[in-house]
Amino acid sequence: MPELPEVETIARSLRPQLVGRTILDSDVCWSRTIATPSARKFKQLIKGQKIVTVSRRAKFLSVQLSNLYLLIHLRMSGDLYIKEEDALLEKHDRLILWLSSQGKRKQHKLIFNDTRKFGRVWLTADPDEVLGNLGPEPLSDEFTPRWLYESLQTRHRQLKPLLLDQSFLAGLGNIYTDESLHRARLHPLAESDSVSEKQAEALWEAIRAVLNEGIRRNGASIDWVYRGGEFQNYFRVYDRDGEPCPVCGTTIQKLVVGQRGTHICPNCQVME
DNA sequence: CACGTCACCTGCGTGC
DNA sequence: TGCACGCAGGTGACGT
Repeated sequence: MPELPEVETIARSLRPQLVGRTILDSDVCWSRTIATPSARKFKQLIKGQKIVTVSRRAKFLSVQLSNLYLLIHLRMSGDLYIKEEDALLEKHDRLILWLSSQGKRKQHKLIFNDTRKFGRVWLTADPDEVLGNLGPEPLSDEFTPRWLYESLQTRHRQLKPLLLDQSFLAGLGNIYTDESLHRARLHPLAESDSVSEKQAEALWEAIRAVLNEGIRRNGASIDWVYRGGEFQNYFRVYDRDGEPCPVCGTTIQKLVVGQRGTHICPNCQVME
């Protein structure tokens, strides 16, 4: 479910509730959720760690602890929320972190719920071991029109799979890639080194605008997974095949690119 | 290096 | 109603 704006939304909502708390204990309900170390070691290491900061890198939630980092990737169906300590265990809860109480507030727990079990959690002293191969953050100053143009030129790849490649650019997923390409009027199958400087600039602008709008609307919520975001009501192409393009009225088409459902306006997004 | 395919999982909508 | 099938916001390991 989560791409950059969804993870950013989660990071922002969890931060004030987590920073300053101590992790008293943990329950690993599905052991493969813990990517590293072993579930046993994880339980042992995380106990007593204090939460220092909560941030996001690409689609990872990064929780800085006393002397370790807790990294969480929600993959397709993961979600994180805080409940009171006596809340009942839900069907797809995979990991529970018991939190110290703060002032008069009741004791709480952080729950990692993940229907499809693709999500993973890492506990490591060196976050670069997990995050080291990621490309730039699209909302950072590192990501410039110039960088994008030059990086597109030095590869020969189809635009959509390239934008989904987290080592190229970190944070876009299927929704925001389709929305960005439509906004930039670029075809998902266009070759990266065929993109002009002007088109690269349009793509840069589109990526930033689409991600910022996603964050402003608290992400997108679709299917049975609901997190309260609104961006799903503003998709221009994603999941809108058969409906009119908001720009020109042409019927949106769905195709498959690199095994991923891909939505385009065949009038706005033409291959040169 | 770039691309295709499969694997990892569960649940939902569709059509027969 | 039951059931098979296709599909889903992601990524990694393969093989060509």
